[in-house]
Amino acid sequence: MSIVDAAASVFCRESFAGANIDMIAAEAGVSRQTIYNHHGDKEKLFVAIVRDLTERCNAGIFATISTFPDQPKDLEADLIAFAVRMNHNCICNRDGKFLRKLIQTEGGRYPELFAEWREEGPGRTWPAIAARFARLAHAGLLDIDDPDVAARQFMALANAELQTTFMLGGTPTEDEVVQSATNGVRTFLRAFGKRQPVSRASKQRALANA
Amino acid sequence: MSIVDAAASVFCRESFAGANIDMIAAEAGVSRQTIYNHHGDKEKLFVAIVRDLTERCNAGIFATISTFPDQPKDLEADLIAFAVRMNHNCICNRDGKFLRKLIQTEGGRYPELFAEWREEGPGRTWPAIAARFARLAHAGLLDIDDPDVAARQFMALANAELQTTFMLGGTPTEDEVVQSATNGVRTFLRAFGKRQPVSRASKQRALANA
DNA sequence: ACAAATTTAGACAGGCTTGTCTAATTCGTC
DNA sequence: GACGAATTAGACAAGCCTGTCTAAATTTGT
Repeated sequence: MSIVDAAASVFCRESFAGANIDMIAAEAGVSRQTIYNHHGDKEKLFVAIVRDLTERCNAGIFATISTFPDQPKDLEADLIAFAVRMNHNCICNRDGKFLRKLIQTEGGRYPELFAEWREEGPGRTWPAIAARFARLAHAGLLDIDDPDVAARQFMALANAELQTTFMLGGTPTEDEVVQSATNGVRTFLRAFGKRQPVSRASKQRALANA
Repeated sequence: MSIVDAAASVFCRESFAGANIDMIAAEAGVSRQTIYNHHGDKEKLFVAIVRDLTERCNAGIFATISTFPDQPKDLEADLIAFAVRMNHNCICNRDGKFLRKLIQTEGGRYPELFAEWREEGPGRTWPAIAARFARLAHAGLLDIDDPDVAARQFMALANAELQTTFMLGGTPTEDEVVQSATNGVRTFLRAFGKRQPVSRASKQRALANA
């Protein structure tokens, strides 16, 4: 394991103050001195790790956004699959878990570093997701007023049932991810799905049933 | 400030490993020895704080749940107000912020302690909220299949726009809380609101417009 | 006002961590 | 095989923190 990977792992497990260089060296399989040679000191190492994780996570998020179903065959199934991909590639994978933990744990201690993350990360990914939903709405497949709001609500719904697990730093099972995404997307479509344009025939039926 | 309050504040700001007893003593306005007299050692102090926060947060959550609009006059407005109260009294207040931070930061180090929290906290509060939504559904005001899912989605939607702020440990402004709750509840009601029982007259109008 | 209990400041040993240094070893490359 | 660069183990000083101890000061109850 590389120094950066080992450091990410140890900083996440022990927090910045609780981590020590010897643990990282042992986990990376190098000597303590090598770490000082490469990264200067503990704080510089920490910053390097956050930058590295931010970059890799962003790459993963954009890659996954590019698989958004712009021409869905089955809107519900395609959005569920997209939500599950987001989970796997961006939230539950190693980098995602580590970056989230570091932000939560050390966010207060490095305001400018994490402000940078906020701009490069959420500041660029949310609009990208919103743009995809806006496109679906424009194509007449969804009924959305504010695509930014819809994007945030989509992700919130898709992960609604995983919150407690995330809080404790756990990883949900595949089943839990799919379940949460399915329930979330169904609710999302109940709210934003286009009512099927009502045919004359179905209107006749509705009247007859009244 | 009491020892427990000061300790909660310092442990949250510095993490368990980064906190030291002198900081806590200074912030509490007592001598270091007094802390050792009362709480034994650093770890016992930490456990005492988590127990204390868990208890107080649970009390706050149940108190707020008891203000759930069982007989709403204006369903949308009443649910928005409820969501805002949840935010104020349980999530954004001092205890809520502190407990959340400690769970996220130290959850991995005290599995049994936080398992206890999970049972007493989410394990009891989610069903309580779900029961309220089930009651609204039973009264014919909402169209809900699974009240447990609906309860989690309700809270997820109400806080959908505050996630990034929470991640970094920040506190959203009053406006942001109301905005997120409003958007969240509107979406929730688009998904689960009862379509108004269609009167004969409005059916006539619908047919005429076709 | 007095006695008991609590709190305080400060010193202290022991342990751990950071970051540096050195001398020996290994590695990559020619 | 030989040479320069990188890596290693280990020792090391300096600093910090925990948890204990003591003797003085303060508070409390009566």
